[in-house]
Amino acid sequence: MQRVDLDTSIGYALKRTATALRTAMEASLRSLGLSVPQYSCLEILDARPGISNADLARGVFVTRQAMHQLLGGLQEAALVSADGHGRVQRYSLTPEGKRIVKAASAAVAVVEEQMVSGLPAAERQRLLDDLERCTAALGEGEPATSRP
Amino acid sequence: MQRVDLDTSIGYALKRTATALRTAMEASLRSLGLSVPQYSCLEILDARPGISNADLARGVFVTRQAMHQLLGGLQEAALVSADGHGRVQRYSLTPEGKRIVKAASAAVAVVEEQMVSGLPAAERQRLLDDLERCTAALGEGEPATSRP
DNA sequence: CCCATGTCAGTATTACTGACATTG
DNA sequence: CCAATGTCAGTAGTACTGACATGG
Repeated sequence: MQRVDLDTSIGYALKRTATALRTAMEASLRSLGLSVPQYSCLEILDARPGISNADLARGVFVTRQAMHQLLGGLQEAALVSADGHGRVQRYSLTPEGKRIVKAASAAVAVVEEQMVSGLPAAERQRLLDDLERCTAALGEGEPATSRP
Repeated sequence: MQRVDLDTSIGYALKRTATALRTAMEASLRSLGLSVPQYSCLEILDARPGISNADLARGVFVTRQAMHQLLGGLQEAALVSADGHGRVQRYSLTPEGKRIVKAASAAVAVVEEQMVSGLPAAERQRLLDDLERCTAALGEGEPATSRP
């Protein structure tokens, strides 16, 4: 029976890298008053304005409820505005939200660049591809978006 | 000013992969009654018996306090035993703990294998190396282990 | 004396499950 | 009617900061 060896486990390496990245991002975003989940939400909102809460939740792999709460905070901070079309609320960035996300995105880009600074361009592309294949192989890690 | 592009961001890919892995691990470990943090703790304890709480905490990048709490739960479950040498407590797996970690490790190995199933062996090694270089480039993402 | 450690307490953030009304 | 959505509530799990005594 095969088992995990800490020194050669891609899973462990993945966890360490993701943790280090998250820590670095937290430090970088703190001055902008954003948490990592908030930043992620803003970034997606910037890329896909008018997206619904449910779609947003799926994009970040959390429940509608969790995203709902996150959006509440961002609306209080006036970074996000809602626009109800029928039952579905469509969310977008406010002008202030756009300013913040631009600054945050730049800050995060610096961190990401630092992270991959030891890898040549071709290697970066391969890493990206590999990660996506890994994600796909795990079969759409959707976290039960409240489906009974 | 450079900023993040969701489609080519290694950071986002990393997060998605790590999330998918964690979700798959949670599902796999649930039947053994272990959470992912608990499993991680047991795995390290198995590899380095007699390790102290503080060293354990550093190994998983959490605070001493968080690890202390985690160990408390594992001791209650009788998977871990403490052995005080002077002031420092040294932790090891109980026989039951060894049984559980072996089963958990095998279960996690299956998940990891599924994750990298699309990658040839050479590519896996390269991915591992790349991840470690990324971690190193972020400069030891230590989360302020209570250092004032 | 200093630094690291173990430990007790309190708190915050995040995300989950349950439940229910509503819309298309 | 059914599936998806938004939303209100409650809860859990994890980790953090603060504080303090102790040991080497």
